[in-house]
Formats: sequence, C-alpha cells, structure tokens
Amino acid sequence: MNIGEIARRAGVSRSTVSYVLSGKKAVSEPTRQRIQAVIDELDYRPNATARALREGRTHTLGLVIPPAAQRLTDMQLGFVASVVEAAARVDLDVLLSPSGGDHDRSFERIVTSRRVDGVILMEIRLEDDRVSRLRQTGLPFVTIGRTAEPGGMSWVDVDYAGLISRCVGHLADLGHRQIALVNRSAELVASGYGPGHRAQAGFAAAVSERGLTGVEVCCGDDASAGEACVEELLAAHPQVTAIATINEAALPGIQRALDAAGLAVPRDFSVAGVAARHWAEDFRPALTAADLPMLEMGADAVSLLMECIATPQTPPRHRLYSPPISLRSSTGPVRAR
Amino acid sequence: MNIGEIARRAGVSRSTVSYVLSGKKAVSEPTRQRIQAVIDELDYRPNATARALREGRTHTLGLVIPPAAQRLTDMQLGFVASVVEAAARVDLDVLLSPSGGDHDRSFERIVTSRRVDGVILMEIRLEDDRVSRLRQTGLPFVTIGRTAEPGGMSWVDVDYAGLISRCVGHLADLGHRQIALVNRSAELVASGYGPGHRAQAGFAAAVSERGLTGVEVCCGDDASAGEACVEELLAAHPQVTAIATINEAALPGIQRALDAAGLAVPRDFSVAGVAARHWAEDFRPALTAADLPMLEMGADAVSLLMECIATPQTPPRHRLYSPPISLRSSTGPVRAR
DNA sequence: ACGCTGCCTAGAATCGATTCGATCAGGGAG
DNA sequence: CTCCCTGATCGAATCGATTCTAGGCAGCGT
Repeated sequence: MNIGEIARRAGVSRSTVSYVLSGKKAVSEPTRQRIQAVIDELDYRPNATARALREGRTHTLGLVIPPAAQRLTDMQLGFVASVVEAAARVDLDVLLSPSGGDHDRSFERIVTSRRVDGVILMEIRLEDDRVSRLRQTGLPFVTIGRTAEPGGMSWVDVDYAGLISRCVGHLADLGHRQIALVNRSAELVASGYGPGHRAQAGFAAAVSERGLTGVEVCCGDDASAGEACVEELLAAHPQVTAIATINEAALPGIQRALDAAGLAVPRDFSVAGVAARHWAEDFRPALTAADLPMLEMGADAVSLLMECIATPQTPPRHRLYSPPISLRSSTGPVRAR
Repeated sequence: MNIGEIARRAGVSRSTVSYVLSGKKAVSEPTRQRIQAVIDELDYRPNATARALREGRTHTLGLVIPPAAQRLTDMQLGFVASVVEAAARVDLDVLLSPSGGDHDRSFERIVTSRRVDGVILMEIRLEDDRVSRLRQTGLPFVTIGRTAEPGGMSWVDVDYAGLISRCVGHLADLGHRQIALVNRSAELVASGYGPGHRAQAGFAAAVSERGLTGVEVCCGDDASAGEACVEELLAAHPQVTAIATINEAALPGIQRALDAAGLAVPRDFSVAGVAARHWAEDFRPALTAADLPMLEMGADAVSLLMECIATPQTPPRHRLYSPPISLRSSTGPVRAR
C-alpha cells in the first residue's frame, strides 16, 4: 500500500496526494477531501524509508552506549531514558549502538551508512577514537562527557572536579581533616574515564588547598565492592573521618561497611558525594550530595545535536553542569574516633 | 559519495560495483580489484536507506519500552541491554520507542511507517492494545511477558506463578506457616501487569494447597517503599515469619526494615524471591531466589522475532522460563517470634 | 473575442541502491 | 570460416516517496 495506490483510488496523480500530505502546495478542497478519505479508509502512512532517501534525512539519531556486557549504571540508564524521551518530543527516533567492546560493527554501520542524522556519544574517554572517527566522517555529534581536548565539538558534562572539590570544602568546614575519595573502578580510571580523572584532580586540589590529608581509593560499581572497599579503607586509614564519592552504586555497600564498623552517620563519620537523587535519598541517613541532573543533560544533548544538524557550520557549544550540593543528613561536625 | 561515483572512478557501471559488493554475480578478478581499490580509497559504504528501500527490509527492529518518566527497573534495563546485544550479534540495529503513556506517536511511527522489520514489546499488560494494534498491521512481533490470551503470538515470559509457588513451598518445608507476598506496586497490579497478577495467583494457590496463612502486600519499586511496606507488614501481621517477593528493587528496603525490627535473617525471619542475580547477591545475607535469566530472555526474544520475520506463516512459538531456586542464606527453619 | 493571470493538477526527474535481461567479446567445436 | 556458448559487463527498471516544471482551464479585463 503506497502513495501510488492512494492516487489510483482517488483518481489523481501521486504528486497531488503528496501535496495533500505535506500541505506544501494548495490543493482544491473537493480534491483534498476525496484524497483524505481514501487515506483515512486505508490507514495509509508514507513509507519512512522512501521519504528518508528522497529527503536525505532519516529523522533518526544514533545513541552510542557502552556494551551491554558490563551492566549499565543507573546514571547511564538515566541518560538513555532522557535522550529517548527528548528525541520523542521532537519526533525523532533513536537507534541504539552498543560500542566500545569488540563488536564495533554496529558503530561503524550507524556512522558510515548514513542511517542517522547525528550521533550522541556516551561514556567518553579522555582519548576516544570514536570521536576522531566521527570527526573524519563529518557526521554531526554531541558527547555526554568530554575528551581531554574538548575544543571544536559540542558536549554536555558534569563538573566532577568542581563538585568533589566543593564536597571536600564542605567536609573541611565541618572540621574533617582526613578525608577519603571513593572513586569509580580502577579499570575505568586506568582506561581514561574522564569523571574518574577529574574527580581525582578536584580532590587533590581541594585537599592541598586546605592542607588536609587525602586518601584516594578506587571501587567497583556495586554494593559488594563498596563494602569491601570501605572495610579496607577503615583498616588502613583509621584516622579518616569522612568520605567523598562519585560512585553512587557503591553507596549501599559503604553504608553496610560503616554500620558493621559501628560508625554512626553523621555522628561518627560523614559521607558526601555526587549522585542521582534517588541514590542519595535511599542512603541512610539521606546523603548530602550534588544531584546529577540526568534528565536535563539528555535533553540538552538532544537539542545541541539538533542545532549541529540544522546549522553544521555553527560553532560548537558546551554545557558544564555544576548542580548545588543538597544538604541532607549524612554530614556533620567531626568527632574523634 | 554514492555507488555511481565509485563506478565512474573505476570506469565501470553501477551494477558491476554492486556485484562486487554483494558477490551475487561473478566479476573478473582485475575489475574486482580495481573497484575494490576505489572503494577502499574513498572508504565507501552503501547507503543503508537506499538499500532498505530497494530490498524492502530495514535490518532494524523496534524495541518498545516503558516511557522514561517512570524509571526503568533493573530488570527492564537488563532486557534492553540483552536485546541490543543479541541484535548486534546478527547485524541488526535497534530502534527504541517509549510507549505506554499517552503520547504514542513514537509507537505509531515505528509501526505504521515501516521503519522496522519487526517489534519486540516489553512490559506487556494482560490486556494490551499495542498488541492488537500490531496484530492488525501484520508487522511481526514478539512480546516479553504475555497477555491474558497469549495464543496466536510469540512470546517469552517468566513463570512467576510457578516460581512464587515454589518459593512458598520451600518456606513451608522449613516450617513457616504465615507467609507474606511482597508484590510490585499497587498501580502496576491494578493496571493489569501480568507478573503481579500471576505472582498473586501462584501465591494464593500454594498457600491454600499447603493450608498456610498468606498475606499479600503491594510495594513500590524502590528501597524506601520496601522499608515502609515491611514496617507496616510486621506491625499488622506479627505472626508472619517469612516473605516471598518478586520486587527486587524493594529488597534493600526489606533488609533495612528487618534490621530495624531486630529480626536476624535467616534466624528470626526468612526471605525468598524471584530476582536478578546481582540483587540477590547484594542482599545480606545472600538471597535465596530464582535468578531471572534476563540475558537469555532478550536473546531468545530476538531469535523468535527473526523466525517470525523470515517465515511469517510459521506457527508462533513461546518460551516460559522457570529457573531453579538458588539456595543461598536468607531462608532457614522457622523460629517463634 | 482574445490574451493574461492564477490556480490546480499531471508528468517526470530524483534520491541510491539492487537485479533482471540484454549485449558483447572471445574461444572452442564442427 | 562460421556458429554457438559462456562469462563479463552494461543499461534500464524498480523500490516509494518529494518536488520541479509545464500545461490546462477558468475567470476577467479590454
């Protein structure tokens, strides 16, 4: 059932049907009604593939996600959801491409065979060859996260350095002098994961600026790893009285380890961090944290991408999020252990 | 840069280039090499849209997910990831469509404008009008979960009734006589969410068969809801000594509420359920549970769909998963409270 | 009565691939 | 020497839309 069939049944040419559909040229009222009746009767919708071929636009954007094998974090999931939602609002479809692992066929296919009008790239590394690949193809793209040299491209990112620095400042104001950073996993940091490195940098800067003692530990992205990590931390550094973290998935484990050690939060020990709101609110007591604006970031990424697509020659734009720290109940004045 | 450009540079016709690409007709070795050299030099890839139009196949499948507004559960996320992964393995791309809310434009677009070769539908209700819509369009589809009348369509689903029944049986064998079912949220169950209803049915059947006392409560999909729910449960039904649940997201809250009530698991209280392995392993102590085979389900959904697409007239196929209950440490013999 | 002006509509080209049938050259057989 | 067959390549049709161009017709003014 195609436009020719509609034209035949309505006794007009295909172009007239097309003009009724698009409204780009005037069609006399009787003809329009006759054609519309046939369209309604047969529940006809133009073939999107043919339209895309003719128009040179697919009305689809590609979303490159980490390979499914390594479980997606809640934050990544939030991005996916918000990107899909924002795209749907402007009638764009989203094509998913797992990438970063071995099977980069999917990424290549999406990028080189013009299946999408533009790409949103998640989980960027400081050095990322997908970025250079996209650059050389000329396909518009936006990244969530940024590379070491983020000039010349559009991106949205969280200011992890600044946020961790502010967390440390907040803890220092409460009198804490020995503070630990619970970072993301060692592999992730080693592979050049931006947030991990920037949290490190922000932590180091704040600690030295305030003359504190800082301990940095890496920690897998799950409760068990968080528990083990904090156990070791408490054993190796008994003077530590506070933790700052960007590892939201480790929070339940951090909580268990502190409980097990008999440390009450915030009386004996303080915890602050950067996390999605629901992770912060599920902590006991509720976590003092900068709430990641994931929905906003996904939506902004989509609108930046649409700008790139609409006006390719426009200079790239960025957005660095630095949400305020919500003071909840997990931080308090220091008390000797 | 299209196939005509390649043909021009290689001094051949477009059809010859196409035959080199597809290998469907013999091309003399010198010609083949000359064409291949041009292709490599320009890094040419055929335009997927044009190919799709000509072949009548998009090599894309649609994945209909719940709207992003209501946070996706871990289980749903697992499905998405495994579907994407499985599709990538057979060189299919995945188009995401949030649906189930009011604005189903995205769903309609995907289904009616032939953007995809087939659809995988998640989060099915017992009565689901997306299913009937797909039926009337004739587009091949597979559901994850099943409707009340699942005949005549292909699906994969978890046997929640059977699994909850076995959980109850296991608890009864340990001597528990008063058992509670912690179901998914009341709204979800009210809206005809299959797993919720089937868990109810399985629970009721097992309880009556064994002559036990059963209490059923609904519970939101997060830790706080789980905590509140179990607090109320313990207050209202002090005789209950065990919980069976399909609400994995509530587990951390269940744990906290039991802790707060001074009930040690499994000494004073037992918990068993149906959950993804990592939820079970993050419980303290590790949860005795039927581990949901999410990766397998996604992969099976994809292969069922591919069958539907390849041979549309074939009878529909199903798969009902009933994974064994992994005995971990959260269940033990009853002890009076 | 003629020509001009607008409004509608039809016809054809186009997007970038695939594929059928035709053509052409060369070699072997009669 | 001619005929035929085979293997390689080409040209054209096709998929289903959009859009440009041109033509037909009605109305109106002179």
